[in-house]
Amino acid sequence: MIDAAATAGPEADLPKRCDAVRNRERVIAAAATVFARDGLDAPVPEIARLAGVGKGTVYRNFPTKEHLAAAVAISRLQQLEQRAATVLATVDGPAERLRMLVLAVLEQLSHDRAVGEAVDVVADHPEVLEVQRRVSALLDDALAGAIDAGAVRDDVDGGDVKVLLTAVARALPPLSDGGWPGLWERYALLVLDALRPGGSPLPAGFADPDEARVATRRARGRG
Amino acid sequence: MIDAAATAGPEADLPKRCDAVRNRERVIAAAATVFARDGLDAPVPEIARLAGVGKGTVYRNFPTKEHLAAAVAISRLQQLEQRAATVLATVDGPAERLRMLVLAVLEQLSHDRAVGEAVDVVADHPEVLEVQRRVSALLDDALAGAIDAGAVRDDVDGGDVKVLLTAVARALPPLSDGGWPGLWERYALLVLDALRPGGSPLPAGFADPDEARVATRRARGRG
Amino acid sequence: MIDAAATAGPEADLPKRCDAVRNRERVIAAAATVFARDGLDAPVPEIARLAGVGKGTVYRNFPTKEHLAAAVAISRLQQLEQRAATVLATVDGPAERLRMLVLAVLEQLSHDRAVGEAVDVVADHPEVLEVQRRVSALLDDALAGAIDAGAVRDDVDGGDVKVLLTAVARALPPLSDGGWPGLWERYALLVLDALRPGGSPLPAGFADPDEARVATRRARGRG
Amino acid sequence: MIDAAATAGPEADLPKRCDAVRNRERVIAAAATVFARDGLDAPVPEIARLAGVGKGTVYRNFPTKEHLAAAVAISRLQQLEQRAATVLATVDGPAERLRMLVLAVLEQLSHDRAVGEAVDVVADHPEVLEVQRRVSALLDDALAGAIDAGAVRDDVDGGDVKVLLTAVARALPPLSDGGWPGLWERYALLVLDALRPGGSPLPAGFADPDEARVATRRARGRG
DNA sequence: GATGAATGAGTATTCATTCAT
DNA sequence: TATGAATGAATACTCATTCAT
Repeated sequence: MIDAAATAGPEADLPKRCDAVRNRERVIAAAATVFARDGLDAPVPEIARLAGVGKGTVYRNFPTKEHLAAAVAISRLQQLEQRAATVLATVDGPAERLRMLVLAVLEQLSHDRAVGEAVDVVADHPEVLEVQRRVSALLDDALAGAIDAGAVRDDVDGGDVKVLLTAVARALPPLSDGGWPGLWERYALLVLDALRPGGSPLPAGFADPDEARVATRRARGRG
Repeated sequence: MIDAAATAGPEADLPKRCDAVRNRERVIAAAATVFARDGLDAPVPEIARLAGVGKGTVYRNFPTKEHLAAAVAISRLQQLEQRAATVLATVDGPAERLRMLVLAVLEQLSHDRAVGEAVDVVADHPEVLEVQRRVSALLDDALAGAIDAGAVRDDVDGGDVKVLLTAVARALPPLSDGGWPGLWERYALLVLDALRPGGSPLPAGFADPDEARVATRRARGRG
Repeated sequence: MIDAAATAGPEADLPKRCDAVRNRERVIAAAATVFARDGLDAPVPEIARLAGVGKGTVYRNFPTKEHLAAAVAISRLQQLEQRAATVLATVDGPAERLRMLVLAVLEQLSHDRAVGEAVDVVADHPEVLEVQRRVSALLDDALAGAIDAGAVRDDVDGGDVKVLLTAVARALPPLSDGGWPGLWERYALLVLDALRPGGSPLPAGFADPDEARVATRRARGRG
Repeated sequence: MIDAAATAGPEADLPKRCDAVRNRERVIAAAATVFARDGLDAPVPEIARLAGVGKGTVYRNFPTKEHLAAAVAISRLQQLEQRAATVLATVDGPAERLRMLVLAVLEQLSHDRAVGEAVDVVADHPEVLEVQRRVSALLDDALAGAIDAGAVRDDVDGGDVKVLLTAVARALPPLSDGGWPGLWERYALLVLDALRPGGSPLPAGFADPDEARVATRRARGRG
């Protein structure tokens, strides 16, 4: 369980200490890197070292490791949201919008392999939920547009796409580490091809997309 | 309740060995359960407890926890191989064979969520590699048949299917834990639909299916 | 909060491993010494070192430091009970029984300065409460006899004597550390003299002797 | 709300010093409160917060936490001295003077539970020693008067009374925390009754009252 | 062979103290 | 001068692994 207020920093009302703000960012960035590389079990001192600060500074900014994970998740999800919004604002045509969105999301996730695990652990965090919801909404919209245009089968929903994309993102090596760019595109396109109209009749999935997250977490013994 | 071992069988003159073998199996089964439930970080004593043996017995049979993970991986992969072979021996028609194989594999993996993680950690183990290769071969065969029959696009290979199936398997809740059977089928069918002919042109994937595994492991800092 | 069952040892049903039992005793003895010398804040490794065992052995026997404190408290209170019982079984005459009991208790407490603090911290522990109650009962009996015989004022109760004795025990240096034996006797006698008949009229104390303990703990922010 | 400091007073040309002095007093007051409530282990930031200043200000005024404890001890002992002096200046009759003094001291200590612990830790501090000596002198005088008047046994000294009073003060809940006023009076009167003439012959105590303090500290490993 | 007791390295977290702003 | 950010030593507790019984 996480106290949401803590993610705003220790003294949210003071704009001073601009180097402190920089340290906070540095810690989040370092944590994102280390979590992506070694998983959430990575020791805090390793993160502190990479951030170039002392262990104490990490704990000043994030009362527990879980809070740090939440901050990482939020940071990356916000960037994902921004990127997705940019795509949607830029690209025309329902099918193409979905296509570019899926490619962008998967490429982004290839750099942010920490997000999946981090989100799992801190999924109760209200701010995490909120930004997840916003990202999901963008995806839902793009998908609905493509379905209405007849470019995508009408028996799938945003939750399906989310499951497929996050599943693939977790299973493949990250672009940032000598990954093979074409690889991500390949699987993004395969996911899109799965959505083509005329597929097999599907048994019911999750009624509510959030159900997937909840069920998965419970199954992992973290609920 | 009768203890079957007490009735003299063909190995009656090797009672020690008989116990030992049973213990080994028990430990593997317990480890599979615990790993699936709590992940590979689950403490060894928990496994020993579930197996009904002492910690020492676990370490007698498996010098390290990693060896135990390897044994679990091998055991589950063998069962997967057997199941896949049965499907292939039973079902007729190239498209139907692939379809039933994918459904069977995904259903099996839904019970063996430990396998993915365990295989990652012990992928260097020669016996693990060997049985992986045999399972892959079965999948490759079925896929090749379907491609030849024109039921599946010809720009995918067994590695792609493996990536998609293991990705989905890791992302969904297990059937063994109140999971939703239709859910697994749903995503198995979506994967199959991705393989339909006529999809987008794909950028190159891994030349060698094993490359995927190696790259993924390296990226995770375990290579 | 403490789980009472844990104080019985990890596997209370197995009488074997007699050296393990010895280790357990050693740890309790070392903890009593270190707690008495450095307070309950003494680090666990220090206790382990004095006991000649590893840190892990301490934690095997006592899941938390608090459990260890409880074990120490119980151990010393049991010895106190035994000693008090011996005095009562040996000495004749109501006044003399009380006198010898007070002297014995205070001398015992002079060796067990850990008890006071430890009891405070683990006072919720049922076994601690039980043995405290038994010791209190012995004191109550001796006091009642002395009051009936007219040797002690009738407006005091066992709780008063307990408060005075533990207060003095905490305030003076221990006999076991170059303490001055006469010192303890001096204050024991002063306490007894406070109990002489004919003193000042007293305002009400605690109705229930246990109230003193509860109020004191609450005041210390531990309740 | 008007800031009193802003209105020019006699020290109007030393506004900085004025603030500093006020901060110093605030910190001492906050420390006294926090130490009394949570013990000397209370974190410095908590004290700073209650004082409404930054941690840095605490450390500017008191180089270490121990110095702060000394300042608290001195402050409270000074108040104790003042109060004792007032009693002695007000009350007539040797027995009554001692009686009122003991009651006043114990009541005062009930509010200042930090003093006992703090004095232990900083007893080497010359100013602490000095004010302790002054308080002791007041007590010695009152006691000597009562002894001379035959109201108190002649085999006790001020050190005995000090030991008994501080022992009781540490053992009982503070008046300031919903404590029971009668309780303190009860034990003050019991201590006074212990001093009645005609008690048991006492073995030697400490020759010098300070010996008690030194021996106690040594025994606690702080000397 | 089987057991579980012992060990100690590893990790999260707290807090006194220093120092840049 | 006042502030609070940064630091790192210290401590409780976990768990893989070894070894006496």
